[in-house]
Amino acid sequence: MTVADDSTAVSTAVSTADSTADSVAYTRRARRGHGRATMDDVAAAAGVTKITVSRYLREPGRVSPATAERIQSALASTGYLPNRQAGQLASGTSRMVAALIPNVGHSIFAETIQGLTEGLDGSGHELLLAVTGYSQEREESQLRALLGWAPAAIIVTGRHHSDGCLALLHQAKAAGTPVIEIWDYAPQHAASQGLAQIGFSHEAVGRAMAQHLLALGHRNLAYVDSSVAEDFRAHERGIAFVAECQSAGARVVQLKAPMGDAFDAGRAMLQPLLNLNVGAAAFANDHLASGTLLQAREQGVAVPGQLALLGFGDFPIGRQLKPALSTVKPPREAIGRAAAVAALAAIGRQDANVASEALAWQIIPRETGAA
Amino acid sequence: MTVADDSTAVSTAVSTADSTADSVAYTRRARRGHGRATMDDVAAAAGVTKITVSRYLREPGRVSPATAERIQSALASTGYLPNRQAGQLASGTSRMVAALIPNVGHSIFAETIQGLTEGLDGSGHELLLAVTGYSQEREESQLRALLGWAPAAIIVTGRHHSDGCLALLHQAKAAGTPVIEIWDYAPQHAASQGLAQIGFSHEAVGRAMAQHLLALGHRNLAYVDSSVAEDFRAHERGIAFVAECQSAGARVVQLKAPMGDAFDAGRAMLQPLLNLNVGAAAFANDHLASGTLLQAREQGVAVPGQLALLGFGDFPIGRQLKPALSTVKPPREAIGRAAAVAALAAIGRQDANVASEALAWQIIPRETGAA
DNA sequence: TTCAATCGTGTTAGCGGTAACATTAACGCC
DNA sequence: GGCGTTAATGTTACCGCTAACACGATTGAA
Repeated sequence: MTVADDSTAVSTAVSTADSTADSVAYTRRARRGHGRATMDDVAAAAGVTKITVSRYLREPGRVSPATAERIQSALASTGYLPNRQAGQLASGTSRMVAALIPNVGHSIFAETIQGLTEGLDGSGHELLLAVTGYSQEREESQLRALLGWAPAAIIVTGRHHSDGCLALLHQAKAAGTPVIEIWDYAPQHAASQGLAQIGFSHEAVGRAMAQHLLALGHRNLAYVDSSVAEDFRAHERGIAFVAECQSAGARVVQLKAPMGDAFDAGRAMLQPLLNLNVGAAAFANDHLASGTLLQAREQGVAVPGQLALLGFGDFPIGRQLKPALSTVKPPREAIGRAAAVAALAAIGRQDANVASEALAWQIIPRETGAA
Repeated sequence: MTVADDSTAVSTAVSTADSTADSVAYTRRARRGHGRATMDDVAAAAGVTKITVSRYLREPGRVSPATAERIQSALASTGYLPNRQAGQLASGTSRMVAALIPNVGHSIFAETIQGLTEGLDGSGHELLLAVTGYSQEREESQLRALLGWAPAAIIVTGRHHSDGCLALLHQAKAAGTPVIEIWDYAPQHAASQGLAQIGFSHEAVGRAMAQHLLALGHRNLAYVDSSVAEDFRAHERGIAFVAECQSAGARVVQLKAPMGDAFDAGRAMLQPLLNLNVGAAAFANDHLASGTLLQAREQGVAVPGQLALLGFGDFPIGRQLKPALSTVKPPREAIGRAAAVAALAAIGRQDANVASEALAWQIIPRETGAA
């Protein structure tokens, strides 16, 4: 079904003054540019030159009150909208923050984006968003494209990037653009390469998850990893989980969930876990854990009696299930907000250095963990 | 830890000739701009002028193979990244698509964003995202900010906007920028004002939801609306739902869920529904419906025997619950993808007309609807 | 052979702003 | 009254790129 939309053109008040006298002599070429009012139009309407308008817009206090008033009304009557490209080209600074996120369909990052937009709100900076689809290859090409906009700051997810991507990031940083890695915190780690990080240590979380289950008395443990190959953070939690279990002398296995819908993948993991005699399982995320929990209930497997579960992410659903899912609550939105704040603070400072920040997460023991 | 990146500055082959004689006379001012390689640097390295480089980048076929090769290697050796602001300022066209979305934390729109980014992928266009927080006021100010970037296309959510916002949208459209309203489809409706729409009719969905429940034999119906004041689409479905029930001679009430977590809000609605003797309830979204469903199970209320439920959104959780939630599946991601495709098709065409598209939704009868 | 068409590349003049410096008038101070 | 300051605004020269036009060298048809 196709409907042609009628064009209700709102003829936007042609700039009242001049625009005829000398433009007649203009022969060389056809007019370029869009039809919108420019700063020159505003200036003409206010009886000043454009630099004064430019000053008024950036630092209103720098022009005399009388001029300010005339510019003000000229702005209104012309419906002027500043051209950011021109301004940024001239000043060499952009008011755009580029963010590279693995996935937005997933609520975990959606809230981070929400935090980012809220943190940027009112700062005059816009968010330029690219979704990498958990692919380093795409990340690099997207980053390259975003850099063409000369963003004022760059926010990437995690500390694992392709070599080319890292080179670009360091180049940007060296050129004075703040670069922030979010959702991770491992400043000492080689992979971080000296970029600022705002997030938390997934290794610490993985260990804490193990400790939590161990403290509850479990001795037959498992980590159910995500099937997303480039979800490095989930893998890292798994590695730490396994290491911690082993160093505590407990039995531990690592499994990988199948691809596809996370709930279904979680459901599919129940049988393998039972077959392996696992008594307590930690998961890469709450959706996987919820799937296993739902399947367990339907098969009459006692949770946590026969199988204890610990998720990650604190997704809303976890609280609603019976028994309620024990999980880890990461600072989803706080990461976005903190990154925005840190980026804004660093923008404009001559050094592009941003301080790394470790944000707090917490284990939320609900009902599926108790031994 | 800071790793200084080796400045592979590829001392950009100082244009072999001159560049000394008169550049010495240059005294006037300090150098501006960032340190990055410009098109002139590439051109110098390739032994051509920058316009040839510009042509090569945009239409590689237009330069001779020999030149192409030299430019190619000059690009590589200089690490050139085009400056989009400059390019767009010069050409008057931007390669940025602006999207205004109510909320990204909510999976419903997150998938639309995913669709948008995927649809834009490879087109050379970037996504400029703003989140309105379901506020018309914010929408207008965000739109104003985004327009400063002279986006190549504008995508807004829904057909309800403030007057100022509508004026800006029409102004943009008149200036040749495609404008698309997504998640809605009511081209005849006054509020749409002749802008292209890509979505579906919420009125039709509301009616269909009522018909579905009526066909199952329910006569005591309710619509549980969202507490988000500016979720016009949920309200519209509710109005149509109520109207359809009334015209069928059934009893129907409209309720509004409390604010806060949607699951909890849904849980809180169970008692009011029971008190009102409602036999079948339709909800603004699946999270609300899931909340009611979970609460019903915990209180021993038979679903659908005593209370039938019909959600909206087809969120993953609905399939997992027992009984599985009947719902309406909207084209969440398809909307984003179709909007991207339509925008790209319209960009560059002289007329900014985009054809409206009605995308398919469907009722997914699962277990909570049966009478 | 000749002239138009085409190809490949260069020259010029901007796009719409801002930085740096210049200018003018009003002011303060000895 | 002369002179340095400051305030308010203007002038010039760009930012890095592309549109429009120019121009020489081929090419091809007449």
